[in-house]
Amino acid sequence: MKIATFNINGVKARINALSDWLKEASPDVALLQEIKSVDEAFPRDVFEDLGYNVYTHGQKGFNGVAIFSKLPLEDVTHGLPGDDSDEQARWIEATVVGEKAIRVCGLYLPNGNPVELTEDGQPVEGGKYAYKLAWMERLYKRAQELLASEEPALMAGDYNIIPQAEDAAKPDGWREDALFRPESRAAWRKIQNLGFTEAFRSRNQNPEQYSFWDYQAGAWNKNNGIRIDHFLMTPQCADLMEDCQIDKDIRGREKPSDHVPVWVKLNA
DNA sequence: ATGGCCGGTGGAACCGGA
Repeated sequence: MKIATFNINGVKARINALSDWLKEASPDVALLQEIKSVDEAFPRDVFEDLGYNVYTHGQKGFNGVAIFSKLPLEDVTHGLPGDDSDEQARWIEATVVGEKAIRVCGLYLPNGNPVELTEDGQPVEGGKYAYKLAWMERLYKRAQELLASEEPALMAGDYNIIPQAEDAAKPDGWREDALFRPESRAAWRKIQNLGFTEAFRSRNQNPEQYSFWDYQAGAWNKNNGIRIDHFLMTPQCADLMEDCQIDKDIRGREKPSDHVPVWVKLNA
């Protein structure tokens, strides 16, 4: 079973690029972020015609996540538990039924910029950085539940987290950014250290492995990238992993997203 | 080049992204 994550940066603008990649890469499951579409306007027919069951959790203008699956899905839910007042569409999950059943969670973790801190270094309440860290605390709780289930499960998507300096071409430029600040990385490690396997780095320790290149300042041509799209897997899921790759070439195509797909292959 | 964007909204500039 091949499961991919891809921040598409707007489904309307990405119909051709997304369709071409789906045909070539042929993932069984695609977890998509930043669909930037309400559910009613999502061009589901295009992707159903490619053989996918389509589930969306959309929002007007921004955010929005989706699951495409060639295999049947069960128990599809959306919205990250822990804050009923949160109306941002950033979380969707489902059970994929292949040879084995896998619980897959697709997420679009808040960016968190601008970073606003009080004089004693606490995130300003109501600010975007506070929202990011609070969202990660909710993610921590959901992650604990997934582990407790002792089932194969994964959480994949745009985490907006640069885990280590080697995951950025120019780490010094990111020190004060919400993607790389100590509080963000600590929250990421706290989740991973519950017992999750980060799929990509468990198999590939090479430098210059990125999943995002800014549209600005020729970042792609200079390979000035960052790695912020990740898979975290429960032990039962990690045991099934056969491969994990970044589809870097997609960034050089016509009218690309600023992110590229990352995928895992599971024995499932 | 000491430079450099893109998508959505709404129907012009502005917001959000990372």
